[in-house]
Parts: sequence; C-alpha cells; structure tokens
Amino acid sequence: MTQQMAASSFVPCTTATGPSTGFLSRLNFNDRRQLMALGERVPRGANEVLFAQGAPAARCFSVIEGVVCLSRSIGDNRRQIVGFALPGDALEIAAQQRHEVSATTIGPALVWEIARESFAQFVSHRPYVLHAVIASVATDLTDAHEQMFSLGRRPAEEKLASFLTEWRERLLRIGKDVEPLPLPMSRRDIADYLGLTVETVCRTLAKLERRGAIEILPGRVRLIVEPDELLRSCA
Amino acid sequence: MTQQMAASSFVPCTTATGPSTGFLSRLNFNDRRQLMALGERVPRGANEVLFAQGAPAARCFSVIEGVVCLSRSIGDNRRQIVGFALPGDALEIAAQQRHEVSATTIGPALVWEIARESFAQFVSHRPYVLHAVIASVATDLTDAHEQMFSLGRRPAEEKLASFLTEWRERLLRIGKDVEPLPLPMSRRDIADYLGLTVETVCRTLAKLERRGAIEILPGRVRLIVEPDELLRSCA
DNA sequence: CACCCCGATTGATGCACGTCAATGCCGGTT
DNA sequence: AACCGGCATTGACGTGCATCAATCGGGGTG
Repeated sequence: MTQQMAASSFVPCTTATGPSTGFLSRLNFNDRRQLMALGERVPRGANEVLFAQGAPAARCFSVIEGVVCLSRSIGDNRRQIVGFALPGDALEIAAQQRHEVSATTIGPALVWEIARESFAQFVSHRPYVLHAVIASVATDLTDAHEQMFSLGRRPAEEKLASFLTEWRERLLRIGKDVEPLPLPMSRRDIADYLGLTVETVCRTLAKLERRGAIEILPGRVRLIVEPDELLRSCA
Repeated sequence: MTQQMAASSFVPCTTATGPSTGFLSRLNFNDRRQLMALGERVPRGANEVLFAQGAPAARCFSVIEGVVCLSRSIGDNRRQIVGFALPGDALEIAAQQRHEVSATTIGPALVWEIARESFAQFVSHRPYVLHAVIASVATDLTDAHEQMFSLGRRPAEEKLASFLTEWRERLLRIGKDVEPLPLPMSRRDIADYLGLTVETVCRTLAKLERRGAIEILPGRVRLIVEPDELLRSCA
C-alpha cells in the first residue's frame, strides 16, 4: 500500500506561470472527484497546441494520458523546452494573467481542462487546497533550478545521461514500463530541452552506445549500465 | 500614487524550493506589519551563508537591504546561480522539507528571518495570504523559465545584454539609481549565473564596450545605447 | 612602504559543439 | 510501386567558448 501511494504520488513537471506537479494526486479522493467533474476530458491529437505563450490563461490543465511539452520560444527558430508533462502533472494552475510558455502534445493525449473561474470557485470553498497548489509549484521550481544547472554547467554527454536517468525515474514513479525506456519525444525536442542541436544529441547518444552504456532502439533506449554508473562515467 | 504603488510592487527573484518575489509587498499594511513582528531583522556581513543546499528548511527569509545570491552546486567547482534576490524578495516561503539551493549574501545585507512554524501559524489564520505565496512562487517560476531560455539558447553576448537590461529593470522597480548601473556581484557570479566562464564574461563586456554599447566602470556599467537597442545589436 | 592576495583583464591555444551537407529510413499519399 | 516529406544519422568543417597562463590593479596587513 505504501507502494500504491507512491505510485499515485506524482512527478515533477514544469510549466508556465505555475503549472504544477502531480497536483491532482495531492488532493483527497472526494475533492479530486468533485474537481474533475467540474472540468472536461478532451482527447487531443499529436502536436496539438493546448495553449500558446502570451495568450490569456483562461483554463487550467492536467495531463491524463500522453506527454505534453512546455516550451518558450523567440522567433521561429529558437525554442527552449522547459519541461515535459506526464500523466498526473498539472499545467498553469498558478498562472497569473497570461501563459508564459506554450504547451504542445507529443503524440495523442488525453487532457483534463477546467475554466480558471471554476477552479478558483472550487478552491474558494476549500482553502486548504492552496497548499497543494503551492507544493506543486514549488516542485516545478526546484525542477527548473535543476534543469538550469544542467543547461549551464553540464557538457553534452552528461546532459544526455542525466536526462535519461531522470526521465526513467519519472516514468517509474507513475508506474510505466521503462525496460526499454520509451522516448516519445523527437530528437529535436530532446535537443531543445537540453540546449543542444539535433546532431549533437544523435552523436552523443551514439557515443554512449559505442561505449556500451546504452542501446538505441526505435523510439526507445535501453540502459545497459546502472543509472548512477551512467552519470559517473561522464565525469 | 500609481507611481507609489508601482514602486512598492516588486521584483522577480528566484529561489530555492519556493522563495518568492516581492512576497511581502503583496500583503496589506496590517498583515505585513504583524508578520514582520513575528520574525527578526538580522544584519549580515559579506559572503555569509543564509542557508545551504540540502539543509532542513527551518526558516523563511526576506531581503531588506543588499543582494543575496541563490545557487545550486555540485562538488566544489561547478556552481549554477539560479537568481539574485533584491530587497523585497522572499526566499524559501514555499520550501517543503529541505533547501534545494544555497543562499549567500553579496556584500553586507539586512535580512528578515522567521521560523517556518511561526509563518505557518500566521498563515493559518489568514488563508488568503496563500494567494500571495502562490503569485510569488509563480513569478519565480516564470523567471526561471526565462533564464533557462538564456542558458540554453543565447550566445554569450546576448546573455550579457539580457542580463544587464533585466538587472536594470529590477533595480528600477525597487527605486534604485541605475545611472550608471551598479553590479555588486563579482564577474564569477555573473559567469555562474549565465553559464559562462569568468574570462568570457570579461571579454564579452570588453567587446560591448569597444562597440560603444556600454562603458565599464569599477563596480558599475553605464549603458550607452537603449536597452532594447543593446539586445537587438546582438542578434 | 613592501608584501600579498584576490579579482579583473587579456592573450594564446585547443576542443566541444554548432553549422552545413549528404544519406538513409519510414510512413503516408497517389 | 513510385513518390514524397519529415525525422534520424553520419561526416566534414568552422567557430565560440573553455582552458591555461600571464599581467595588472587595488585593498588589507605586516
């Protein structure tokens, strides 16, 4: 049962002006059920835009199935992915006025959506829910800080190694199969997340494979050595 | 008076598992006065550690005077500064268990500190304060995302240009003199904030000066061209 | 004043990673 | 089956920034 709770407990995500990590799983059963009923479940196709940077933040979201990528862009070419949201992760629950990032599905997804006023009204009767919001955003912030460290202070090989191990951790926490590790996002997405180019991501993965640390499969990667060992081998 | 309000309104900062931006200034006069009375004002010297990454988060902080640098480190050499906190900025008000970053003063500072239980108790009588906490952390998160973009997708020159203009913006918002722009942090701090080396920071600043965009003074920089123009000249 | 230490600056050199380009692969369309 | 477009991979090449190293300057201390 500890197991059960750990599984229903969530996952770091990152989001715009305040999406949140595993927010829903921090609520008790009744609250969660009532809140979910106030929103709607929307099936989404691949590469659909849930909301765009700069648009008014009229709704809150939570991923039910699939992966949603959160990014910040300038112009058409430069894009920084600030996080990948997994099932259980909430998006924009702390947003103020406008979306500070864009959210795009990676592959088909099921997304729960609720009008911001409905959410505010729900919370107004249950102020204790605000603690869950805070915990959720705080987790997002910590994740952002960790990613800032990777972006600024890690060489390409170590970026990939830490990305793979953390992605594996997150999938494990929500009970997904990680053997071999699924990588639903494109090489470009990984590059835009790690501050690299597509080519460097490919080459670095190939290098890790030549070294015998991983095995590259279509849409997946098998970790051969222990995650810890993988990271240490980069230092 | 709009002016007045704008001045008392604060400034993005960034922090550990949930420091917050100008949190105190989001409270009404009475709440702020009562809350402040529950904590204490502590004078700090230069380079003092307010709290260290990994330590239990026993207190909340707010900068009253001076600058506090928030960083995440691995080993002795690699450090990523995730933000500089200015007067009005709160630190760790959303922290969960442990500090996820370290906080160190840059030069002498005056810091307000409060035990986490005292803060929790204060809030328990005033649930609406939680909205201020959320807004504060959400701002931190947006700032973190913006910084992730800089770290991952901007060349050195543009990193410096955006750093200077944003630093100027923040000082202006709290009513500081920015002519010429004070840079109380060391070149190493700037480097660790932007994901560069000290040498690159020096050289890039020198390049901007040769171009006539800025003038380098001891502990300060004078912006010659408009901030917008400075950024555009890097593209 | 001489000394020292630390931060800032500048130069010389090397490498990691970006850029440019070609090829292969796969799924979808006609 | 032939065609096409997008993604992945690999190679050749260039460069932005790191690394290594030396100098300079200012503040603190004997």
